[in-house]
Amino acid sequence: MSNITEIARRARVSRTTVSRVLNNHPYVKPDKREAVLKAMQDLNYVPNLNAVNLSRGKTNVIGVIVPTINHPFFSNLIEGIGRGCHKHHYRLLVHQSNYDPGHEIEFFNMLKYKLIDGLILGSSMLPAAALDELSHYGSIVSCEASGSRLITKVLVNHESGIRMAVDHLRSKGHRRIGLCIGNPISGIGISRKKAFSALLEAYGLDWRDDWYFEGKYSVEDGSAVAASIAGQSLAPSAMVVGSDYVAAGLIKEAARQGIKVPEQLAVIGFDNQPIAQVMDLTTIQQPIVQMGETAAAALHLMLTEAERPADQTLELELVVRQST
Amino acid sequence: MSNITEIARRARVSRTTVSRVLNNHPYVKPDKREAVLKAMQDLNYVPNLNAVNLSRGKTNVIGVIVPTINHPFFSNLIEGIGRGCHKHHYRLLVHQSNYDPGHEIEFFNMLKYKLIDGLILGSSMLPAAALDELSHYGSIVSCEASGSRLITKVLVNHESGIRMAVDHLRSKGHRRIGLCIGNPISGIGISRKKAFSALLEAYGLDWRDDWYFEGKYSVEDGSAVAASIAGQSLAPSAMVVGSDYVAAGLIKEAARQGIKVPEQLAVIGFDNQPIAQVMDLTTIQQPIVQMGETAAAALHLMLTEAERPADQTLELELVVRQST
DNA sequence: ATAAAGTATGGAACGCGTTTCACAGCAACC
DNA sequence: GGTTGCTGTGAAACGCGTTCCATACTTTAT
Repeated sequence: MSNITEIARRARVSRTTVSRVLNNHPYVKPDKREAVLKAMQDLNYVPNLNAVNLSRGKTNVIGVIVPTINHPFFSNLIEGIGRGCHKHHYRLLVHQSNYDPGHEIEFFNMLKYKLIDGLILGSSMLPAAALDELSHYGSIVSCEASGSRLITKVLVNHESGIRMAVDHLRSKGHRRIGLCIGNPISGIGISRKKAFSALLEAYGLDWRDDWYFEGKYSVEDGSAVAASIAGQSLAPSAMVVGSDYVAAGLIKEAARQGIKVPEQLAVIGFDNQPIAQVMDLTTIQQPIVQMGETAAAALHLMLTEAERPADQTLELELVVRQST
Repeated sequence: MSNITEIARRARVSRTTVSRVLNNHPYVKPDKREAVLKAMQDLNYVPNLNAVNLSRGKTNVIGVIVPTINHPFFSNLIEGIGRGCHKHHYRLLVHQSNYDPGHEIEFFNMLKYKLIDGLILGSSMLPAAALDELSHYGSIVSCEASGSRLITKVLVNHESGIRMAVDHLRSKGHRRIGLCIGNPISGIGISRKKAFSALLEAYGLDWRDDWYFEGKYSVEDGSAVAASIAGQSLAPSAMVVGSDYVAAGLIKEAARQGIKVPEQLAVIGFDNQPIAQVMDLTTIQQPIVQMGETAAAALHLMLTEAERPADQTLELELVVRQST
């Protein structure tokens, strides 16, 4: 495989000139430029990007950490990040952490090792202090709330989402409202729990601890929640569920148990995934793809302007269907 | 930022010895090894992986091309590939081609440029000849059928999937069976169409051209199909649908139109996604995650043993629910 | 005509770790 | 006692493009 030295020899110019042609620098006479291009053609030249990366000290690759790709929230997010990256000519290195901090740190090393120029966090288990520390090695954008003051955040307004859901249910007359979330110690989970508690208190709503469910991610998990509710002597009349999948499973199993939705149990989901549409699920639509794009754009800004853009919060939207 | 030269100076050894310590080569006396490790600690040394990559001529990164991440088939596939990669210590560069051949070729250059060691094709629009040509630049594994004889394939048996679906419907007495697929000119689409036609002929089933739909990917697309069927004077009594999402949309809209499923219209989907579960959809389960893992393992073999593993075909499974 | 400014090009250093080769020291083997 | 073979270490070349600096030739300005 040929390299610039060979090209230079063949075109009877210096390696510097070849490099200039390669990078479209001015100050190369047309005839020499021609000669270089011809030599590259003849020798079927392909530049070695590793050498370029080493030389330039950057790679045009940005990394993404998500717990799992195979969850609509994160695949939507990556879709958006991917679009944003492509627009700004970055490539995308994706890492599944499985919610394992060890895996996360392993990937953070890519930043230290200069294999990626920047990093977008889909969801992280690392404490704020660790993120602050790691942010010294490169630009980081987080898509979830985090105590870290050093990294830029692009978030959906979880408080507002929970408020929309609860307000909607209250407007329908509900006072016994349960909550079901995914990972309780991720940024999203923490935000949602906190927002929900605050509303419970502010509105003086009823509450029982067995109206709270956590670690629920899948349709099956939703079924389990329904089964549990069905067995309660005093059951909630409405559930706020952090994922459409879980909400769908909940509705499905509720139907099987003879619980009428929405008459006996109102259900509101999050994300407005396709599954919400077919299940006639009222849901809080989150602009996830847009969040990904925004995050990529923010990171691009940090990498090029070396300035830290302000945190951004994207707004949600209530989509009312038949489940409430 | 420190480099091995500084480490070497500080530990009073040669750069070679530092490299040996770094790579756990034998033949380094314990005291020197200690000294090097201490120097690395003191100077907060982080190796520059770009230099390593350049030097070694490989990157331990493998690329994946998919049309879009945000589709359950592909996010499942990437999930599996991600797991397989992690197991073998590869990192994963993901590229969304949007079914645009130009985008694909752009990414193939990563292989030429030596930025990735190998490539997994989720779905490609490139003709077999182009793939053959590109396969000279590095190892490629495809997850869909392709005319290319040079690249390794890890597939699900689409013929068998279509046959399962049709046989199941025939056993329920259906003779007017329609087909609905996604991209008709991708490998998957072609395989499915061909398999379906062959069965139509073999079984002597009825056929009308307006029982065939292509380019259907989403729940909305499924609704459109249902609407179209509702308007037909002679409608199919059963539909084989290449995606659970589309099938779910179809069922939903059919219900709205007063078409009874499965009595008036039986529907069978593909993938056994969560949405199939909540919609009580009979479906052909595809081992997509496993396919991803298998593809990653195959690529690993090609990269380490330099041998081309045999093509692999994974088997499908019929999951019977209420829609047939 | 001469200084100033721009155009054009090459040499050499740089970024940084890996690997080949040569060689020294030392133990085992016949 | 001499050969064989392993252990341990370093110098130097290598992989490859970018960039700083110096130099030389043209123009343009004065």
